[in-house]
Amino acid sequence: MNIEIKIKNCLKEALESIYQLDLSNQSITLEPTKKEFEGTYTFVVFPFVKLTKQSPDGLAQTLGNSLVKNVEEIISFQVVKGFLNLSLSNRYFLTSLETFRHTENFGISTNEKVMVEFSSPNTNKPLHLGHLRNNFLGDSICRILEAYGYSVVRANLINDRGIHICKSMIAYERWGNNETPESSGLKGDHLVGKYYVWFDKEYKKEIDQLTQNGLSEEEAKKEAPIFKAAQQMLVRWEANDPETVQLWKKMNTWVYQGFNSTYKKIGVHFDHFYYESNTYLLGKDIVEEGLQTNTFYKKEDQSVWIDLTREGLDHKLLLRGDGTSVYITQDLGTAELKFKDFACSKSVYVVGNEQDYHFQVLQAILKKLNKSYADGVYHMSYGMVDLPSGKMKSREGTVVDADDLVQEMIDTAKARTLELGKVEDLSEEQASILFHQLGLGALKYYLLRVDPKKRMLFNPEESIDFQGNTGPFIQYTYARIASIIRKANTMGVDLNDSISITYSLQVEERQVIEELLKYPSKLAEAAGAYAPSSIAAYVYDVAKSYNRFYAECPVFQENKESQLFRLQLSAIVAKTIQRSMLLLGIEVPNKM
RNA sequence: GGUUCCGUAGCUCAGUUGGAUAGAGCAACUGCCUUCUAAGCAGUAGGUCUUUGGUUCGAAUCCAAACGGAAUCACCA
Repeated sequence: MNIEIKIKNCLKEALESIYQLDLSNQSITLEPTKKEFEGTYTFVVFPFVKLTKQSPDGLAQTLGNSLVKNVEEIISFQVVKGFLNLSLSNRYFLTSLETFRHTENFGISTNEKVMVEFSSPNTNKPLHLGHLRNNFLGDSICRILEAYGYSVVRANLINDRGIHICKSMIAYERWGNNETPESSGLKGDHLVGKYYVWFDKEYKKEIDQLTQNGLSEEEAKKEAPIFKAAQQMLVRWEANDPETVQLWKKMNTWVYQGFNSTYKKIGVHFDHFYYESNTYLLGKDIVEEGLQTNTFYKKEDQSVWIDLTREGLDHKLLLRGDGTSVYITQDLGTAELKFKDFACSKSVYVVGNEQDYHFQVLQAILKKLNKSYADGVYHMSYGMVDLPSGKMKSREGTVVDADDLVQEMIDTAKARTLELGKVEDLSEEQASILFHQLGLGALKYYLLRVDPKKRMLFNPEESIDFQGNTGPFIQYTYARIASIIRKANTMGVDLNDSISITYSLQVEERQVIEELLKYPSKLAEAAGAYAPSSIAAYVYDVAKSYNRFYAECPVFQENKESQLFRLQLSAIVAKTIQRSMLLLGIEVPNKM
């Protein structure tokens, strides 16, 4: 049985039998003991002081005595100002560690399927820093859910149609001069993005011109010739005009080549792609369904709406008067399609928090329609990545490009490694793998350690750190252990021996074990809260506690029992670091 | 204006259902490489947890109000 539950049960029993209390409805909580005090678990007695009519310290004493008597794992307790701090035995830590070492699956057993939709790029421009946060979060949450026991479908809904796509197409048609990725040497997505920016530049010029001629800014935005040309192109695209479709296909192909190379570089992959060009007409049958059950209503102009005022939301348009669909219509259709395709019990959408309202509406509508999958819809809402200058805007070119940033990180990793003179015995290929691992590790960790919900600031002037609470710090800890293990192997030490349960632990050793044993609950927490950040915080703590141990406790030494234990402990730490970093999509090197 | 989210050290961030003296990293300063990798370890300094009220044994955390910031409230996606 779980030790925490055991202690809680025992506390409850003691309180009930000694003081004749009825605590059946009350839950006992146990907390980790603060670092400055001795002990592993702390029980706060204040809530029971009134009930038992005891003094805080007296109550703590009584309970402590009872625990020591009844729970064999507890060897002693200390009472500090009404806090009952419990110390556990060496034997407990060592047997738990042995169990931990042999456990492979820390999740739950379930056959539930989860779909995670993430990335979902527009095909008119390259990925930027904001997309990286999305991709890393999505990838990490997939890994966490898989480790926890779900089977996961990674989906990418590609935004490959709409007026914004036509903007790049118009600009290319006018000024492209048949430029191709090959002829320009540009990555496909960057080439297309160049024309997207070009469009906007011309568009702005036209707006300026028109406003000087006396039009209001709003009128000018609608009347600008180049904008009208884009609109007309969208109409031609929807009418399947061969020339337009051909251009669209050509440019999309370029973009996908670019995206694929970026995905490969950042180590992200997908099981299934949805394309908006295939799904944008979906959802109309759901509208029909809603009308028939009177969940939706029709206005005089034939537009279809739903009343969500009771849900605390507003009335929402679902179908225009002319019968064409809007964003929410498509999303309703796509939700249905996803469920038909994969029958997942949960459907996670990794989408920015600017769409919070949209997803509230989506879920509310699905619930009103009594869709079985409505409750499983979860919007994993994350904050924007802001620059010191404010929000990133692709159109204005004020973005941190994903490919550039990744390359910059790899270059920094290389420079840093050379500076430290650590590549002598690496082959060129090993070195380049290492720089990639370190650069990407620093970047992923940087973006994932922050609570997803919060918006975060990225300052391009200050490079991302490689010291302190960073990916490379944790990777370094792993590499150090790998080096120790290599030495042990050459000495012929067998690390698979069972751990001695009579070994007497030093403080640093015990603290490392305490950290390790938190892994299962941290995994559960991260899976439940969709929070890679809690894994990042956890693995940092593990690395820190190990580094403290590393500084204080020499591994190779005279005392063979101690040497073997420290080697075993190191190996388990390495495995846990590797496992945890993998949950973040970060690889760990054997040397650095 | 309505709704939602946010406000913690100079900077970037932790802080689980209310608990002890509010924690890390960066930047600054001081020690520690002839023994397993110093991308490390140990330490110093840095705080009115935006403000004010309330709830209680106890509040960064819960409630209310104010101030500041962001997003959203489109027949855009």
